[in-house]
Order: sequence, then structure tokens, then C-alpha cells
Amino acid sequence: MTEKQELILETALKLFAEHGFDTTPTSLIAKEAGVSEGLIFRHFTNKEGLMDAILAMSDERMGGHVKAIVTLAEPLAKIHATIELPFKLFSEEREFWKLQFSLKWQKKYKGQSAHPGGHYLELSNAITESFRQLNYTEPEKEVVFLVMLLDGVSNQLMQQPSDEFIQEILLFLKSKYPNSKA
Amino acid sequence: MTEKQELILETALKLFAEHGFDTTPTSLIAKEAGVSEGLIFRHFTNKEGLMDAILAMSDERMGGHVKAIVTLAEPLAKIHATIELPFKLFSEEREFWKLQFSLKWQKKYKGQSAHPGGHYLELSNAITESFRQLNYTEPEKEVVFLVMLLDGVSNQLMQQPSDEFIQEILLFLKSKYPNSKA
DNA sequence: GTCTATACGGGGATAGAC
DNA sequence: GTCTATCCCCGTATAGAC
Repeated sequence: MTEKQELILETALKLFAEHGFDTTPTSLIAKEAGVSEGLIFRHFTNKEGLMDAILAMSDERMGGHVKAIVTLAEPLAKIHATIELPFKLFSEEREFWKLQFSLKWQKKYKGQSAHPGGHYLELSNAITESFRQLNYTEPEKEVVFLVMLLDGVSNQLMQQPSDEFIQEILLFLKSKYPNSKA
Repeated sequence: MTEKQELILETALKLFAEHGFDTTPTSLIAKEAGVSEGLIFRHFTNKEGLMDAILAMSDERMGGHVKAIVTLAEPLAKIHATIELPFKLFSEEREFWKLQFSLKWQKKYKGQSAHPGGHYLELSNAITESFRQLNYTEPEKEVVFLVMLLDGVSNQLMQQPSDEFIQEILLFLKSKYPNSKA
């Protein structure tokens, strides 16, 4: 991966997140990256190839996040770390994850984005087990609930960058999952 | 609004929801609707005009749903009706609302879609008041929470059409908002 | 109101020099 | 590895007949 290759990838990511995949011309990517348009195709074959390279990064990064969560010892810690995940993604790699979420709505990339394959299942299983350990009566449903909730949270975070209320929301979410539970 | 006009609108809606706005050529809309391409532009000026017409319908329909909810008497009934809303949209006008959700991620239509302007605020206020009446300690935060949750719920519903688990989820959601509350 | 034919521009992709 | 020049298709939009 040469320096210009990385530059192209980074620029494409930013522009795709901002304008969307098919409303971002390769000519613009080239211009913003300060690179010739031909170079993009030499390195990534076609526009889709550019997207695929970005998606590969996505899967890798998500794997890291999931691994960090499932290796936590306490069940409640896992749940809280999962809640924190969207906030973490938001603060650290906003553009990157925003792109992932928008892709959910594009036919081609159905299922690839947002909760890439195996990692999502891994996390989902770990959280189910955590709920069970905490004596929730319906662990499976709780997971579905939490996933939907965090999906909505992610959407909110990605859409409106108003910083002050974020911490508040995070605390409120965590307060919904206290230590004791019938 | 002539018959062909409606036909074009309906076809465009279906195709936009399926393939996305800018990956649906006007030629395909014309073909599917059994209409000449020129007619589309005569009636709706340009492709955007087509979208605008669809969006206008969106606002109108959402207004109806919101009105039905806020005029309910009991606070808990309002909350449960709000929870039911995504399920209702899903079952009644799936393609239509799926399009709305996908638009959230397209710069041009930011803020217009999913929770169209005044209606969203109206509902939001009504639900805040409902939570207050039910003695929730932080009504405002509860509303934000509920909105995020339902946003996630909507996403799930629009993405995966597996019917059996839907009723289950709906009941589970409602069970999270029981009649008694400290 | 509706159709057919056509103009126009832009975007993806390739060829070939350096 | 990188750039310049160029091709060509396809999608939006218009003109004009019926």
C-alpha cells in the first residue's frame, strides 16, 4: 500500500461519507486527493474496487472493537462497553462509520455493512450470555432490543454532531442497565 | 393529478425504495410505468421534482399518523401507539417508508425525511408530557431514548422482512413501558 | 396529454507517454 | 508509479409532432 494509495482511500472515504457513493465522481476524488484520475483505476481497478477496499478496513476495525468487548470479564462490563461502542465509533472515526450506516440502504451492500458478518454474531452471542448471567428473564429478546436501540443511537450520533448532550445520553443509557436485576 | 401522473409517482416510489434515488434512471421508471420518458419531465419538471412530490406525500401521511396519536386520551395509550407506529408503517406502506429512511443519509434531503419537521416536534412534545403524567423522573430523556429506540426498530423492520418475530418484538417493547412506574 | 426523436453533458474507464 | 489525453456510454432533459 503506497502513500498515494492510502491518500486515495482516505479521500474516497471522506467523500463517500459526505456525498454518498454514487454521487461522488471519481474525478472529484482525484482532485481532492491531488492525484490523477487514472491512478485510481490503476490501483483499485474500478470504483467498486475502491469501495471494497474501504469495506475490508471496516470489517477489520469492527473485529478489533468486538474482541475488546467480549474479552471483558464482568457481564455488566460487556453490556456497558457495547453501549459505549457507538459513542466510541462516533468520536474516533465518524466519517468512516457514517459511511457504513448509509450503506445499509444500498442494495448492493446489503448485509455487508454496519454489522459485518461474523463479528456481529460473536458480539451478539456474548451479550446474550451476559444478560443470562445477570438473570434477565428473556436474554435473547434483550439483545434484540439492545441492538435496535444502539442502531438508533448510532443514527442519531451520526446525524447530529451536537456534542453536549452526548455524555448525558450515554449516562442515561447505562442507567437503564444497572447492576441488580430481578 | 391525472391517472398517468399517479402511476408515475407510484412506480418511481417503488423503484427509488428498491434501488435508490440516483441509481434509478428515469428511463426505467418510464418503462415500468408503461409511459414515455418525456412525460415524466412534462409533469414533474425534472427528477428532483418527482422526489419532491413523493416527499410531500410523506409529510401529509405522517401528519395523519401523528394526529391520531396525540388525540388519544390516556398517556400510556399515546406511548404505546407511538411504539406501534413503525410497525404500522412497516405493514401498511413498507416501500414508502423505507425510502424515507434511506433518504436520511443523502445530504440533499437531510432533515426532511423520516421525522418531517413540525409533525415530529408535535409528537415529541406530546410524548414528553405523557411521560411526565406517568411520573417518569426524566421525561425529556425518556423521549430521546424512545425516539432512538424506534429509529432502530424502524431500521430493523425495513431491512429484514422476517415476519414471525415482529409481533414478539412489539410485545416486548410494550412490556418495557408498563402502567405503573416509580 | 402523450409519444418519438434527439441533443447534451458528465462520469467511468482505457491507452500510452514519462 | 503516475500523469495526460481521450473514448464512449448512459442518463437527464428538450423539441416538436400527434
